[in-house]
Amino acid sequence: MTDGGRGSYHHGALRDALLTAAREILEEEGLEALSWRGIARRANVSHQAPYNHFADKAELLRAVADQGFSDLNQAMRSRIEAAGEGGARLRAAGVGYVVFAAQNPALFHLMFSPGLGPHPPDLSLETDRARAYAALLDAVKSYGPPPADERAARLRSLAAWSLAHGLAELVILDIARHREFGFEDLEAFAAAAIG
Amino acid sequence: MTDGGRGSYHHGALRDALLTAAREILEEEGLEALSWRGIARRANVSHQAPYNHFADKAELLRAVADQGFSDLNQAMRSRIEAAGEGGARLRAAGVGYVVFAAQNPALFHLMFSPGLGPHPPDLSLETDRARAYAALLDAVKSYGPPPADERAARLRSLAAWSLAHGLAELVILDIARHREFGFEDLEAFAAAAIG
DNA sequence: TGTACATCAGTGAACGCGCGTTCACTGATGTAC
DNA sequence: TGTACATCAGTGAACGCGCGTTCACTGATGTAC
Repeated sequence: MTDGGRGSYHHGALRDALLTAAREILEEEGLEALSWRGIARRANVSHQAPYNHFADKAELLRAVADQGFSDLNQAMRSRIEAAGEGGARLRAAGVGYVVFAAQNPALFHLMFSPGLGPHPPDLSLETDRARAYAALLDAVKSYGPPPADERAARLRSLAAWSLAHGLAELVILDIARHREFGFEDLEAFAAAAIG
Repeated sequence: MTDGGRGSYHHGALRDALLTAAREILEEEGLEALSWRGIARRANVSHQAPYNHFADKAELLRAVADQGFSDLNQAMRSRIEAAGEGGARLRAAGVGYVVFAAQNPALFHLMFSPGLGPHPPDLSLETDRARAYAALLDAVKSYGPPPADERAARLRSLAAWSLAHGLAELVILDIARHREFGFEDLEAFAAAAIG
């Protein structure tokens, strides 16, 4: 590890810098504008340099998506912990999901792009996804009457995920506008819609 | 209007042929592969010809999305009519939404692409969207206890839309797999998850 | 403590490709007289 | 019924662009002796 690369030939932390650059581009210009060359350009590096860290574009994008799932998971977990018991936990998980999506719309779309990884999904990507899903699932467990059987429990979790995911999409697309529903902020709106 | 264009210099129905070609490409190769030149190629026409019918790529894609919303609306309406009363109508609307998405995944993604039209959305596009939304809304009205007020009613509709939309996305992405839940077909699965 | 050398992490030029769009043009069609 | 002519709906060549990737190369770093 070097001094961090200030002026040195070797960057020292190019991998992280590339991921950061990618997320900046996503935030500022959207998913369509996210190109290999553009990422390298923003990281102040030749467009060949990233090949020392990623085999190809798909691998780079997968790493960005991974980071996104990790962040989404964290956003939900922290909200769930801050919530009380029962239904509040489930609502907190859903609100965390929706707020994360609203704050990172292009990243969210990248995370759920078809064909990012191989289908059925690559295991490492699946793992991060699974963690985020597990956060929702945990919250569902502590809510409502005990389900009749295993399948009913899984269906209820899926419905909860679907509701959060759909609301997230509709918010990102500016179809669901919280002000039009008389809500000052997105959080209260999401909580009301989910509740 | 000509004979339909068989061999003639003038195609006669190029606009429709382009929309059809676009939907074929969406179905076979996905949204990413949908290009102006590719559409013209598939319609057996020079890549300049479409300019007689569409000002630019965005306008063409908007027309394809329009058609999609019209079809989605129709798919939901016919299912709602075939359903009985009360909750069955709402479930039918949701199932129609999810099945349409599963059968037209790339078209569905195009329809809900950010930046397809201007944001806030173009009015003609909004109209078709609004019609599809209205189908869901009608079904929601006939279900459950009467809402406390106007806002509660709108929130309930939004929740229904979110649930259907989210499930549609998770099905398209192959995250929600009906066989893994022990369902033979997608319809019963969607009905169970929504119900 | 020096030095030889393998490895790591960059550079810069070049590749072929498909894209959306523009231009100048032409054959087919419909209409006014 | 013919004909002149505007308009419509195509063709084909060319534009500049950014893309992902490959190639040959080089400066910096770490390590064995």
